[in-house]
Amino acid sequence: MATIYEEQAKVFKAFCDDKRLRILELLRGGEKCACVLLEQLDLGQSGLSYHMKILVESGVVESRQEGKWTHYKISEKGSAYAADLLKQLTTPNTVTEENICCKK
Amino acid sequence: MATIYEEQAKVFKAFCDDKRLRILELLRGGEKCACVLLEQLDLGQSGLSYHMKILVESGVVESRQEGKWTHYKISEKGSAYAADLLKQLTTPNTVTEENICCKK
DNA sequence: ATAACATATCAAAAATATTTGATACGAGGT
DNA sequence: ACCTCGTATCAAATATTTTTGATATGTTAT
Repeated sequence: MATIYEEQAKVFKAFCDDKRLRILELLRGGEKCACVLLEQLDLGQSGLSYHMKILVESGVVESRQEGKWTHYKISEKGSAYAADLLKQLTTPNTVTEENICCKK
Repeated sequence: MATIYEEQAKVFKAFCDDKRLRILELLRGGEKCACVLLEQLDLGQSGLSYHMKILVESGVVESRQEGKWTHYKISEKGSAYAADLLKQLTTPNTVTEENICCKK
């Protein structure tokens, strides 16, 4: 069972690796099939598949099967969710009160 | 030398680990000193220090020394930067044109 | 100056993530 | 049915990250 923290961390796995950021950059140019990504990246076929799986599992990328080809694109919904989550995670939580510590 | 992708990935390292998300949650309640974090978390002293370093290097958290204590808080500026960056990384890049591939 | 304390750093061990090559699976064409 | 192609999955090798315990550094109190 995954904690809520592990679930949330999964979303940001998409962004914490340079190879995946490079893939996202390519996808910013529009939907791409795996074969196109493969020729633009310094990655083997199974390596690409590995990273694409992480991206899809983060929700930030969605995939679409078309015959034997798999097409990937950035998910608007998933990206919006990631953006919201990031904001949430860094916004002061007014419910928890400030606690003082370490008096001199 | 770090690539631009590695630089950007560093920002999101803050969010892709469950321990660090837990720390951020505590910091949402306001600035905290390391000793307070230590008693709330399932981490040893050097382990906490390790994670705090990654958080500070991401820019999302800032630290302040006060005598022998170190206080940490979420950086508004750093958080805003991370949010902007995330948005950028997932927004269609209109300059790059769509490329067709894999005709049946 | 010495002692006590908070935190940072280091190095080794352990855990996890990534890469690589081989193989499996599903779709289309013959 | 059989072959080929694109992609996914698996297992082993490798690399990176995280944890842990020991030690170093800097600050305060005596």
